[in-house]
Amino acid sequence: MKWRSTLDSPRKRRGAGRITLSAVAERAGVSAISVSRYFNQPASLSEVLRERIGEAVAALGYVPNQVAGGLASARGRIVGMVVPNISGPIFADTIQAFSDALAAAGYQLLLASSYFDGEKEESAVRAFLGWNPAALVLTSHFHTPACEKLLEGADVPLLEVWDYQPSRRPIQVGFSHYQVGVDAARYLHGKGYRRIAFVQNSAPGDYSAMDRRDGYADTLRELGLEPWMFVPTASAPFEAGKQAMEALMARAERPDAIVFANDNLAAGGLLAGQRAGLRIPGDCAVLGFGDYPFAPMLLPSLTTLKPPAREIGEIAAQRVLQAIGAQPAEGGVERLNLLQCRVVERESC
Amino acid sequence: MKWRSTLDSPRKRRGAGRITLSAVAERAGVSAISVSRYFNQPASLSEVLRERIGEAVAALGYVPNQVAGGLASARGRIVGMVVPNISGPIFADTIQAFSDALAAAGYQLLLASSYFDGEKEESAVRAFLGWNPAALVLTSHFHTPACEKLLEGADVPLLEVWDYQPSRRPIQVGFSHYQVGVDAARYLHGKGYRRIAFVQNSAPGDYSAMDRRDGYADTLRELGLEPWMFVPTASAPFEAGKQAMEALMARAERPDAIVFANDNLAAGGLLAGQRAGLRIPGDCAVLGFGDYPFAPMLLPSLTTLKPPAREIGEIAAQRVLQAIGAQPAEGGVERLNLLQCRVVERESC
DNA sequence: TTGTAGGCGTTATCAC
DNA sequence: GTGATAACGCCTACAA
Repeated sequence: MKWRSTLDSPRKRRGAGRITLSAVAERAGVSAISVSRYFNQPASLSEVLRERIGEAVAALGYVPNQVAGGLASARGRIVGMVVPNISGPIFADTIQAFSDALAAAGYQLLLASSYFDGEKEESAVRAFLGWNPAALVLTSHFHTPACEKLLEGADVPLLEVWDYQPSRRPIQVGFSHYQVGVDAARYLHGKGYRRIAFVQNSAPGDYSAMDRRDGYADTLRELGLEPWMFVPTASAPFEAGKQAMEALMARAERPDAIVFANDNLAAGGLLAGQRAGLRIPGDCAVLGFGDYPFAPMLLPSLTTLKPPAREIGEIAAQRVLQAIGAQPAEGGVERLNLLQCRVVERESC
Repeated sequence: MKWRSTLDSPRKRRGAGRITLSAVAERAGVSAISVSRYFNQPASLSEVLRERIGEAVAALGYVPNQVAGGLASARGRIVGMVVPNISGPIFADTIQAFSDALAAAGYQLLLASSYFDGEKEESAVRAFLGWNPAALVLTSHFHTPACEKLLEGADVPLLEVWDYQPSRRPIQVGFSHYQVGVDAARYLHGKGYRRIAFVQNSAPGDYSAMDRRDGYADTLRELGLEPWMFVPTASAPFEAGKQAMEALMARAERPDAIVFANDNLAAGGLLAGQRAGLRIPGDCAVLGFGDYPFAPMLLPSLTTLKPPAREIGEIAAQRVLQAIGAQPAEGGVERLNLLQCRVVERESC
């Protein structure tokens, strides 16, 4: 039995005992700063040194300490992102694309969810700021006053994505939900439908869905038609969709097309229609929003408006990298990035 | 016009000019270490100091610098996690639950995706290690040799989730895919089905799906039945599922039940069956795996085996917190955590 | 192209 | 209970 605890390597309480820059430098017979340059500006080193250092790094299995580096340089290679949720179908593609683009540039993603709760967002932002992030990305423009103050004082590049409020200061990457409502109404009108209903989201706090509704309503009036709103009471979206479809089709005057605030509602509606023996789109057309993964698998498959989720993530990453100078940006960083949703035509319309 | 750039606050190039611990200390009339204790061991401070410091913190809007703290204490409040992908339906719930539990304990999640690629995983692990993470979580047990070496040398608590290899060193949180295959076969057999086919995943590298297949095959033989495998060639899972259903039902001897390697395949199969006018489950029952969000929305709704995704995330977070001492663990940290999938009965079986 | 000196903001250690 | 001092590991600034 070895007396590890007392004899060999007293194991300093601090500094985890990991291999340091100096250890590599010593082994390579160079100064510490040269090893630093090996990682940060390899071009400024002679071939000879680069090779010697490379060997030492490999032999020792050295991994640069980003924490120490971040402290010394006052800028870390971390980007924080707050989304309402990770597991839903909405933001997942954006997170994925964003994360991949960052990783490719050597930056890491710090992720947190807010569940549409300002307090949660604020505490995530506070936690992120402690890590000296290179940039912060938020998914709404509504923040608590304390959060706004934090962000203002932080001097960190800030993006707001999945939303588009050109009047706000931060870089915007998103689309207009109002325009989505307009597009939905025009699309159905163009297809010949005239009694077009809109089923709202029963979940509270979904302000974006209300923007879509407003776009729908205004456009219908413009077209000389009467907007027709239905607000389900069921809280589960799938149930709410069923409820809406049943209620609307039970009326004397039925709609000939229904816009649902999102695909979950639409799926519920579709299924209720199916079970009731309705022909869709013959008796009533159905249009969703989101292009959730199940949309093509429904019967009939769901026509829906697809938000540019992946694109948002990609462009956001680009803007972040430009804002921190990790990527060139001729003419400065584009502050307003308005993207478009597009109709994915399937069978339900 | 003010001469900001030249006169006031020359703005040091380093140290981002943020409010520091000492600034708070000065304002509160105490030493820096007391402010540090205010955040880390508030119990060791007198009521008076705590109040004074609290005021100063609020007034200055001070946010502790985790980077500096991490360097000084050699342990950061960050946990790294590598998943094959973020946007798929599989890991999202795990990430969500894991992230939430960590955040509640004051830890942050650093996330990266590997796309089932060992090299990508390795580079993510290397990047994470640079941040001195409190723990690392990986979603498979297959790592590159270099990655294994990194992990070994790192002295960081390591978990492997969504997989269960009791013989391996790291903490395991997952379930047995083989057992899933067994359960699927037994479930269908118990329902009276006797000609049970299994449709494999056409995507390469999905070793877990092969484990499920083996469990199915062994169990069928045990029951005195002949295993019956089908391997689609189409690469898109939805198409592959269609292809499998069409091919199997075109045979003289049809299966009376089909196990699909996952819900995407099953959805494709279901839809192909529908369009062909098949009664499901009358003519052929369908069983999936994954309980993807669309499973209840299909027609007929899909009976499937639901993996404990959320539970994996929760337990993983618990084990992480226990391993780093942020949460008590009587009798040490449970190294083996074997969870169960369960059948979600719907209409397709 | 390479090296030296000093500090980034915090916490561990030890003394009072 | 409170404070002074010395790291933590690296990078900026400047010099050679």
